[in-house]
Amino acid sequence: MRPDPAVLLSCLLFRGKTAKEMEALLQHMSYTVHSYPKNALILAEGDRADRLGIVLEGRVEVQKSHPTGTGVTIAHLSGGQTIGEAVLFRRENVVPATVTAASPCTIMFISKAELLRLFTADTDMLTRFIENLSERLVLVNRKIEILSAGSLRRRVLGFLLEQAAQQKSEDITLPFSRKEWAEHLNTARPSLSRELGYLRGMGWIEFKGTGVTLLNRKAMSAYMRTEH
Amino acid sequence: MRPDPAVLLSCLLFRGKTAKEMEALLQHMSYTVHSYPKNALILAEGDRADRLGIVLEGRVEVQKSHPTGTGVTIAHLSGGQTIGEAVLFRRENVVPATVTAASPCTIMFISKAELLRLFTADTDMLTRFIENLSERLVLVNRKIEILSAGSLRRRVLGFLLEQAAQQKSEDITLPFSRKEWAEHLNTARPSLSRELGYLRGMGWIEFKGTGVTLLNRKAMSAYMRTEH
DNA sequence: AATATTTGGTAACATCCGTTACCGATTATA
DNA sequence: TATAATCGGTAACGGATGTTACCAAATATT
Repeated sequence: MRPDPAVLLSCLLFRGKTAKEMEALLQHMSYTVHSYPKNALILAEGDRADRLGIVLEGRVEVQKSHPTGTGVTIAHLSGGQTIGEAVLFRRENVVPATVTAASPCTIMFISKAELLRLFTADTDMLTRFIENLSERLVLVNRKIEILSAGSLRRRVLGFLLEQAAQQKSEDITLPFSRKEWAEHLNTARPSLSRELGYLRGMGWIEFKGTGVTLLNRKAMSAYMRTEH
Repeated sequence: MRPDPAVLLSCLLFRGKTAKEMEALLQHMSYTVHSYPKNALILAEGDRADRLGIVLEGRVEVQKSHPTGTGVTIAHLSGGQTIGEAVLFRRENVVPATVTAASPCTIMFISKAELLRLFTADTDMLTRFIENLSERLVLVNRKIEILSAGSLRRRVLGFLLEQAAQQKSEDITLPFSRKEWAEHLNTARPSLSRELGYLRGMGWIEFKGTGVTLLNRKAMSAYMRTEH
């Protein structure tokens, strides 16, 4: 089965390539493509990771199994996103999470050896790959910052300000539901609701559904600058 | 000034090389070496990161400046450790922290372009570099796990069990002081002390200074498996 | 459309834990 | 050695937040 070049071009690894270059590349690299029905297990926690996955079609779910039995969803991946790039080059290259098909999907696999070959032949791809890892690193570092920001109020404000900066607007559309948001901030949903209510009472924000409007960014930043 | 090959061999980038290979490599790569007096500023937050630093001598301190003025030390680096490897390949390659000389020190710099050249010439080095990034990534992911473990008790237990597994012993030697430990767990020092006292009262642990002994790993693991 | 399910806001309650203060022990500095 | 500074344990207090329960609104399912 042949992967769709258009999807691959949206993959960070191949960013910057022309459709033509991508076609040519596909001819000269070795890979496999695999289809999965909905809910199929793609990678199990503990599996050895020796190849990179690229989602071609469908949606993929990454879950971290919790000792208590309830799994926590870490990420949803769709077309162009990669699987296992963070563990591929580790010495102890064991998959730390379970990957399943959230919908019927097809995935392209490239072996580690082939990747290395591609990297030495194409410095751009190498740069893209490292770039991707670095980006991920700052992302999780940011998450750590949020988690260690202190009180729930600081965590919420920090997150909102970050989103505003990212979306370059005072009108933010959140990427998740209240429940997921609470999880992201490592708090309980009612606690988050209470906090949002408080912030609305202060006249700092307005919100409805997944939309939040920052009414007083100055005050919010000032609060973040206070010691506690 | 010539760097000491012995120190470089302890650097992850060059791991696995013989002294002879290292010597030869030094002859054929371009780099600069710079000395700093104690407390000198090596990199300022916001600087552009376009080269990799390797600590040759002395100790280096990495601090994250907090809006309130007080800086938080993120890491101490010494011989063989690298500076800036995580941001070097980012699109927005701006140094996110301040790097200063904790003692008089000398640092070797390799430009990004030269690094790329080395990578294509030497796949081992490339693998080492990516390996390093990946390792860092799982490290911070582990930190996130600890931070989001829930109650302080769960965070402390989780950390202790992890350390025990890592040190393969019930007698753990902690890598930091109480103050630093509390910071790592994102809590206040008295809170940590209180919790340790409680765990001792339960007969689960014993501790003195930086040493902790797990007396009842089974109970501790069982507690971690409970829902709350 | 009718029903079931999920989502989100709210309130009451209990408790975890951050804060402050104090003191002895340990370690740096004179 | 004497003094200062830091580290670490403990206790009291209060506020922040997790927990539970309930209800209305939105959404999915039949």
